[in-house]
Amino acid sequence: VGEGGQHGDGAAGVGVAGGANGVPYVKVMTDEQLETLRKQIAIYASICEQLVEMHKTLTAQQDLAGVRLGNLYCDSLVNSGHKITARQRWTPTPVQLQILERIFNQGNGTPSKQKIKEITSELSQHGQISETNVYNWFQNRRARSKRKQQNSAPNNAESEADTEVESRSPKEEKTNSEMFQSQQNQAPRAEDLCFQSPEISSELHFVDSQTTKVESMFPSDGRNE
Amino acid sequence: VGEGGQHGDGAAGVGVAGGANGVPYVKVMTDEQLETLRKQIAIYASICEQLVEMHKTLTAQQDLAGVRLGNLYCDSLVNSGHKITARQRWTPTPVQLQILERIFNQGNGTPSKQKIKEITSELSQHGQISETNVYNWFQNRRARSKRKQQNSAPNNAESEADTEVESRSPKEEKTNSEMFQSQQNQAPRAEDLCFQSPEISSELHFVDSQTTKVESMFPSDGRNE
DNA sequence: GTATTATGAATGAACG
DNA sequence: CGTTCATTCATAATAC
Repeated sequence: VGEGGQHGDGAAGVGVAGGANGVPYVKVMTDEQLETLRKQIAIYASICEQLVEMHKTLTAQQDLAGVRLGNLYCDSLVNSGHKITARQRWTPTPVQLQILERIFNQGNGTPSKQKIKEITSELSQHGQISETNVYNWFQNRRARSKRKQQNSAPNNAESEADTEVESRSPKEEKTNSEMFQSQQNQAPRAEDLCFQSPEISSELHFVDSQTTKVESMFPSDGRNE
Repeated sequence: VGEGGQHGDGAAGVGVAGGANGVPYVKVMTDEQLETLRKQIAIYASICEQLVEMHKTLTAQQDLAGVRLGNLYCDSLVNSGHKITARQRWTPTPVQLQILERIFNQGNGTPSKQKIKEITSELSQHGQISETNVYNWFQNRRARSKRKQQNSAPNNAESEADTEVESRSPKEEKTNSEMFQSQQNQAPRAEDLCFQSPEISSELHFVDSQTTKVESMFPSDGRNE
């Protein structure tokens, strides 16, 4: 568990996730298993999406009798599905962040795997973490620094406060804006499923009540109010 | 379909899934969350089934003038059904991914140049792809698996939570995720869901059975060969 | 509550 | 083949 997966839970701190709320939920799957499940769902979402699209195409051409897809409303049974997909990605604690920054500034040449292990061990003393987290952190950190350099160097590196303003990638001419990349729904996301069919409405209603209260059973809210 | 309600295990089914081996896996969700996930999958299966039925009904009514649902743009809409933001990086469609996974698990992982060509040809039916893409994919896939193996095999003893006391052989990373995926490629194959094959229902049923007894496919013992 | 930003994670491609 | 880079995606954090 860990590497290939993500947000390596490390099996530690079982109850820490929701502990603040007094809801230390237990773990019934490994992160890998969870991810796999998630992927399965994504595949089904994709399939459903395709089916829906084709149906719409069909119904658009001729108002076929019997089945009408016209009144599709995006209530979406999986509207709250994102809760299911809720993956608590690792968030470094301030202490961990400081240590990471320090190491990064030290000999940030190549965080070899051995180094990663050491760092992970050290950071484990300050909170939940896994080697994958450390590895990713360094990768991201490096990439970000590099990007900043490229962003300010080629054009004008002066008063231009290019915090994250996309100017121009020196190698690609069609590179889009990076700030535009924020949310671009293109992947088969379950949330995008929008359709309604009388035949399946019963099924949907069945879960509707279930999914509606999913939120309440996921104490993943960071802030308590 | 659309059931998945027989999850009587409740919170008690925490570690029992792994059998009497002694809780070989960690837990990342509560039983309620797991149940909800199961239901989500069941719903998707149900929806797919319903849609397929509807589609068959439609196609049965008339031969459909312009829309031929044989095998054409089933996957295209997922991938290209979006922006002109032509991505320079190849992104496998779900269909392609499934095929690749299947081939990878088949054992044909041997990167034969000839094999690559064949695979590329097959995948070309489901979207733009090149031999390089296939080659890279297999390389990455292999490296990734190996990395996972390296990470999970040597050190399985975690600090606080249940430790890895499974009798699993550390030689192969045939963990749950792997076996999971091998099962995956049997079920949600978008390519098969092109609304002409009655087998789809059975395919979906597969999931149903799976979801109702998720615990049986989670045991880490699985099949490591 | 919604929109935006920051950043952890995933992955195709490239480097050695 | 193994490792690293670059890009993209998803989500926690945050601003509005």
